[in-house]
Amino acid sequence: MSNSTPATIEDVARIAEVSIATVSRAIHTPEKVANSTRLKVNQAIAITGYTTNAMARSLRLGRSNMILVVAPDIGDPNFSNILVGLENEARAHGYGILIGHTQNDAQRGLEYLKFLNSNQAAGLILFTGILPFGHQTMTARLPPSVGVFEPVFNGGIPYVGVDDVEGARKAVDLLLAEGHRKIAFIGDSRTRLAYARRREGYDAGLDAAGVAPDMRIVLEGDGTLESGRHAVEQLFMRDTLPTAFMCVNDQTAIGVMIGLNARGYDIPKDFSVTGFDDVPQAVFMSPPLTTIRQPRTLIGKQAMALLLEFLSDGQPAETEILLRPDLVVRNSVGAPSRRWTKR
Amino acid sequence: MSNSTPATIEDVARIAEVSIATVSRAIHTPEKVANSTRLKVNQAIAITGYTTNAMARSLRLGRSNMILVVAPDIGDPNFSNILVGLENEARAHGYGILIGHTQNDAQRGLEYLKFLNSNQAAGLILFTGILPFGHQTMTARLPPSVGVFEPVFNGGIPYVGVDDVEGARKAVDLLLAEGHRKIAFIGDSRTRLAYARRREGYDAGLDAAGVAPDMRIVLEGDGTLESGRHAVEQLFMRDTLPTAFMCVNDQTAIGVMIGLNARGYDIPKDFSVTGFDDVPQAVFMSPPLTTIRQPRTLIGKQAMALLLEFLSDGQPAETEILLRPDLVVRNSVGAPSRRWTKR
DNA sequence: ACGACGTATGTAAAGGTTTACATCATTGTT
DNA sequence: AACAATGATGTAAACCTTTACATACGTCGT
Repeated sequence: MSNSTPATIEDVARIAEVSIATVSRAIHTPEKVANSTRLKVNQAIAITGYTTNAMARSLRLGRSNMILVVAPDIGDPNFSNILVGLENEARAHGYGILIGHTQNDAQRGLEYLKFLNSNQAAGLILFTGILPFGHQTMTARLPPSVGVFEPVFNGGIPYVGVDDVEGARKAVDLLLAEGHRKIAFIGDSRTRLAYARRREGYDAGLDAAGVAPDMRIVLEGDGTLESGRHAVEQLFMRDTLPTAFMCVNDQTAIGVMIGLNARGYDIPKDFSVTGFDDVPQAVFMSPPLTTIRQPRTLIGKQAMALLLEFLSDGQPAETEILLRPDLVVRNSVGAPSRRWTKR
Repeated sequence: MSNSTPATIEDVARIAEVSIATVSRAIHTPEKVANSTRLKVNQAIAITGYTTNAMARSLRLGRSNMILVVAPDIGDPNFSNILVGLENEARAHGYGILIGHTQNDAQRGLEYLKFLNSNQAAGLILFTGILPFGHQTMTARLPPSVGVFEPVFNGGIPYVGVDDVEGARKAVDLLLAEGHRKIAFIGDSRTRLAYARRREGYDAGLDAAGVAPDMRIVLEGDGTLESGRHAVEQLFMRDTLPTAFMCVNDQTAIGVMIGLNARGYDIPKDFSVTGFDDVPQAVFMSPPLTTIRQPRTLIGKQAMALLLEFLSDGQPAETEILLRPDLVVRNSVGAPSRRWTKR
């Protein structure tokens, strides 16, 4: 029973007194085998503790039961929750997930490409807007893939994410409703396409409210905490102060809050701040950050479901799945301070 | 070149005008093949874009190049940083990592056991103190395994983590040095063995300072934010107030801070608080939490290194690797408040 | 009573690799 | 000059499955 070498299909066949073909059928297409033999086979399986050797199976079938998940940074707080959704869905369908992080290094990406080429992964989930495999990517050979968060640049790859422009719109609308008119946007148009879309939402909201955009208060960052802090400094130095900071993501918003605190200002009395993502830290800020929530676990689940469909049908069922982002109101937004509006 | 089916070793052999055996040798044991032929083979590989089919290789070799990492919760903030260390080290040695989370559900654990039995993973990294495979675990058949954070209950499995008693000792010593004598311990003796060790450090520190332990202020929690909050309520209700709260982990400490804030107290003026782990949120608390840092990425790296050695040598090089935990002083600790010490 | 058909099972090939063993050529030793 | 030893390469088996095809048997219709 607890043999040194694991039982093979042949051991089962011998004990059940049938051929190995019958054993295989009893497992995968039970309706094709007589009840009596199926019973014998099942008993033999129980006795031997047989599990099919996934390697042999994948070799024969020409496809594995692994999905490769590639993200730029595993440590990203956004990442882990998505992963939960991905993993649950995969496991429920008998797939395992293989993870890799590129740290935006094409060399690294290339190493993961090997997993694909060597048939170890049947599908690919991408967290980056651009294919992480450098120039020599032979897109033709990529297995069924699904992007998460944002469209994948190289085209043809379906993706599931949140409706970024709608989310941004919700944030800007809240700010407008509170009476803000000078709303800074601390953005990042380079790193992620999703961020560009948030900018669209900002523009659209301002436009709909009839507020003229002021380019002096839309700043370019890189989505990091540090860039939020830096943006605050710039604004103070140039003396073009907004009454509210709409940030492209929570990291940036946290940076802004830290910068504002460092200068002795109170949020939301002196300035309002909004984020995007609802990272776990958002609720622990003081004041707790008002932001836009991404249904992360759900995104993961849907992305994996889409990929698995793709895998079995050979065709993606959808080319884009956009989930609804929710506004989560906490305490970082208030009415504009008189201090700045009176000019 | 960008053929529909990937190139096999046979394609390479044909182009290089050698046998497949020679190709295989040229790749894995280049010293056994003549320089001239090695060159031909390498050219052929370049032409075809050949990559070894990992399935076939694993099948033949009877072992895969995947390491299964099982954690109770992938979403745990502690987890992702460890993962970075694990992944880097694995990749550097040509291994991939396969992840699973059990959510403390034995049924789930069992599903991952299948990966092991079906030869898909050559080794196992465990984040839990108990084997997550329920009762029917045939320990005999487990592949080389390494625990992370704390010893694995079932014995025989080496582990790498932080010296928990030393870490706790650093926290309690800081508190004692500040003048605290009534130091509460909000613990958790059930979930993780590591937590029990932190308690040991607390006891030892008190003992070394000649402070008599007071069982009325050591409380049992479960390591969650909620349990920290609850502990505060209990202490206030029983009217057995400490001057400082030493918490078994940061989550608990955050709960304590929230509870104290809710009652209108100031940290560290009225009460001091310490945590353990240095989760990413710790620095964003107000005041920033004084805590004990775990070198997470390093732990991951070392754990994977240990496992890979184990894999190649057949024997674990060490049975336990304990890393040094660092005290990180921020602003949640001060001198004991007169308010409580004067009785 | 015989052929046609359906059902249950077995046989054997294929999937891509690694490696023990066999073969062959070349060099060195006596 | 004959032979041993060394080095390079080829042949073929093995790893474990899945499945197309072949076979055997029983049943049904006429």
